[in-house]
Amino acid sequence: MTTALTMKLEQFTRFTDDERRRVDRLSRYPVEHYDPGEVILAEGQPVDKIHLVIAGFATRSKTLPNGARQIVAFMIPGDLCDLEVFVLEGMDHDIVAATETACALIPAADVMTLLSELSTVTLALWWSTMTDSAVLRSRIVDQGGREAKERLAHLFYELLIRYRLIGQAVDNAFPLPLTQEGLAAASGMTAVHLNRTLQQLRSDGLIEFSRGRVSVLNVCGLKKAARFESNYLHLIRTEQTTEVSRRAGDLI
Amino acid sequence: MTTALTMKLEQFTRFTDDERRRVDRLSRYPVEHYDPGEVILAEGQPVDKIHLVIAGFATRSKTLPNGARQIVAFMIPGDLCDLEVFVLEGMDHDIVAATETACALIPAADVMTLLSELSTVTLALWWSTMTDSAVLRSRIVDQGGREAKERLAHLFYELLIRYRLIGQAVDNAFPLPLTQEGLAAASGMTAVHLNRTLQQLRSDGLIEFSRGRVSVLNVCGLKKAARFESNYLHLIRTEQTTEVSRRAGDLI
DNA sequence: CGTCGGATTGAAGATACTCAACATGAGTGG
DNA sequence: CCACTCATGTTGAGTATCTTCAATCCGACG
Repeated sequence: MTTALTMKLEQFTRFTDDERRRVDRLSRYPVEHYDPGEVILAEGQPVDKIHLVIAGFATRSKTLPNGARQIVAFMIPGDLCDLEVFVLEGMDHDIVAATETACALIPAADVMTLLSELSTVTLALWWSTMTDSAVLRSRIVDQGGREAKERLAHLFYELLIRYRLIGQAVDNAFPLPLTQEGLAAASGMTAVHLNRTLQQLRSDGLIEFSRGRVSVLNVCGLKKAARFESNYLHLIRTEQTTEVSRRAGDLI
Repeated sequence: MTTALTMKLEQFTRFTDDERRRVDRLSRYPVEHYDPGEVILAEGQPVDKIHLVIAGFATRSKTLPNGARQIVAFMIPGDLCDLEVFVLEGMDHDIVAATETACALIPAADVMTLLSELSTVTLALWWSTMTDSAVLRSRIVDQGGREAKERLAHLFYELLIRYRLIGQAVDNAFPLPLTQEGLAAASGMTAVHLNRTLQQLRSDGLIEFSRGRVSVLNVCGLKKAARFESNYLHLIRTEQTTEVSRRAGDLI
């Protein structure tokens, strides 16, 4: 079966059978399981094995001197936690499991080998890091220039797209296993204010959010509320537009 | 003479003479000059030549549907504008010259050749993109979890370090050729509020800012006001710690 | 001297935060 | 099966931060 990582990377390029097999194989390395709240990688920790999320949901977060935590990004299946290991000394932030999470642990050397042998994969991984950066930029724009409701809507909409692209958004619903406190840490507001903002989105009939799952009730309305522009996700590549847009549906 | 790009990359690795020569040569490609306010690269624009900032100051910015602009990052000499060209179809944001700016235009193919021939350079460039991502994450933390004064102080402090590392921060002063409106767009607040925040930093005796230049009057105080933690810049590498820390001084 | 962009100030109002109380609901142990 | 606990979610009231709008000031420059 096709792994989430392969599905993600094939948005950028079409692999040969051999390439696909080798990328898929990355998900079959020894798997480590983490409980909710467990730290997968701690700030400052040097890493020798690459962590590939197989199942579950994790967050990249930084802890401020005053103890407050800010979630910087979400990690879902198919995401690599620590590609930076090749060049940086250690993590500059934490990666924490939000729900039961499984990671394949790939020796850095093996990734290195793969990269040096298959330049298509190298490019695809590069594409992946570049789009990650684009998502980060987009989040800066969100937090700098948009107000709470818009910001939250944007966050939901982006996750909806990401889940669809790995084939895991059935009926416009997807996992988001965070408490309201966690969501607040991700969207840069207090839990109280998040709660109120959430209620607005609910009463607008845009979403449902309970027990770690989001249901988007009005896709088009949510997109509008988010003032969403999809170009930053770099989803449309000429050759396989059809395949991607089929999965993304009417979202982008 | 050593170019800014080389100085920057040598924070990560020590080049051989040959490598240094080849990296330095990148700055000698045909140079394009841009006036203040001129768009170097527009959103949506496909790119075939890599833009390397030789002199001046430019901004990465996104324009929101409502017309508001949000500055996402600063580009100073030694920075590459559009490495993404290798993998992405086009820019997802604008790059705009803030002051007179000169960019060397390097054919993508030439960079490609360099990368394939000198793996040290590949790694160094990878390090550069990874630290750029780290800076983006840090900005998200800033805007999500810190208030105006802290945020602004952080921004100044980070620029001070970056300028020191390319040897262009004399007397703790450096160029920041933006109007208060521009600074506001960068720090995610209104011009009015930026003005007031700036006045606080001034009256605290931490900085001066006028006519596009920042002078840091109290480095230590600024660092404290910013609650600055340097690890995200990934400056300390074992082998040449001395050289980097000499340039960074007591900052990190 | 007049003009113009940028900087500064004031005042009113919106957005978001703090603190504190209370509600709910899923366990857990009696 | 109920009472208790604990984490999470919800609500209210008061406050702080930040925005908006509009007026004024300043300095560079023709």
